[in-house]
Amino acid sequence: MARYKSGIATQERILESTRGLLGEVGFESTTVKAICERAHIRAGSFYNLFDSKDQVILTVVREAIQAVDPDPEGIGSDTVGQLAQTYIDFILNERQMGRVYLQLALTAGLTDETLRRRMLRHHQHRVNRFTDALLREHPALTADEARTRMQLLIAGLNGLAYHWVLDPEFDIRSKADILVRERVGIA
Amino acid sequence: MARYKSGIATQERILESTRGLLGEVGFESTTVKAICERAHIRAGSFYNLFDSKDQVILTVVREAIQAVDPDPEGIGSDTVGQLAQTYIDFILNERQMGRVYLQLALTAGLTDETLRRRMLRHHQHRVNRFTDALLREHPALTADEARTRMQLLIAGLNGLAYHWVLDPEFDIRSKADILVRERVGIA
DNA sequence: CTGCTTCTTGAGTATTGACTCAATTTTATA
DNA sequence: TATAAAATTGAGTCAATACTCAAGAAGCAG
Repeated sequence: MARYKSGIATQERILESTRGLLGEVGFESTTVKAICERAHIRAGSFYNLFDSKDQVILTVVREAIQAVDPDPEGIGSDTVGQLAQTYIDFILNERQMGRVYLQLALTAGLTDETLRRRMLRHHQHRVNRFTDALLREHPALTADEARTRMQLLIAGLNGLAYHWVLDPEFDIRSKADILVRERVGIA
Repeated sequence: MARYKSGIATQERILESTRGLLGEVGFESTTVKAICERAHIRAGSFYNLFDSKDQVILTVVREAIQAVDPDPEGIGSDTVGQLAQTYIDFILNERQMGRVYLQLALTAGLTDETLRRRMLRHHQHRVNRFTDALLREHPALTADEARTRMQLLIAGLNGLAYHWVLDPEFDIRSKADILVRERVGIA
């Protein structure tokens, strides 16, 4: 769509605006007008580069999901601790995107069944990666036992992230470390 | 405001509509028009009974928070297991309200600082109740240790609820039991 | 520098949102 | 059953929404 330099730059400014707005004011208040004002462009430019508001939002949403699950094709040499660390880093460092990610299952999924399925697939894939990692560290575990443990770990991490969104003072990192140690056994 | 029987009935139908919509389609799509259609009334009746859309939504939101923390003045004779059970029952039996509750911290809190503070207070209160219950069961624990455990338990429960919203097949109850047993010690 | 593409703008449209109000009907009660 | 309060309606207002389009400005290859 964008071919000239300025077009590409504008596209990026629009995405950056959208990321910021979704994280700061939520889906409901992320309007085309707000996106354009933040990006210092008029609505016409927006629609020269994107087909619709939903398209931009979906682009950002995809980014958020990917950020939680980088290298989905990776052979998987990570440890459970590293996977958990990556998630907590994402939540702490990219707060806006973290909020978008957490909101997804609860809100976006309500009106858009496709998005709900995408989130569900992502979640199951995530459980699988954690489970594979745990089995690499503890080959003696049964697959079921490992899976249950990782479901509980991921639920715990999501719950901690949820808590942290409410209360930025909350020390999510040390709590996450406790969870990992419990679920993996002291490494 | 409402005095006659029919007014009270209408008020309840509006609240019921709002509860349903918030749970099924989320905050964004819960419009006055949708509420009125579902309640089989015109907008004028709505505004005869409520001052604004926000007022109804806030009413339902308060209900959702209260449902998770019934009897806030209670002397506190519950066990940790009972408190956890109450939450899981709420999530499973009142699915719509459960969704509203989970959405609150992530979405409503973004644009309304008052609501965010209310949720935060509620959350801290909840941690306190769980902690008190645990200390009653295990007086030997330090307050800090008990508190950390209960923060992790509540994070876990919220995470499980979050997972269940995505995937209704997920067996949240048995997983919650595991968490309680771990955090309390086998009762 | 020419000519074609892309970008940007500004002034729109159509729709939907929350909310209002005068007029009418319904309800409870004295 | 007369009456005042309350409930309901339907036809509105006004602002904000997503989105469009013709025309001019800017970018770039030959």
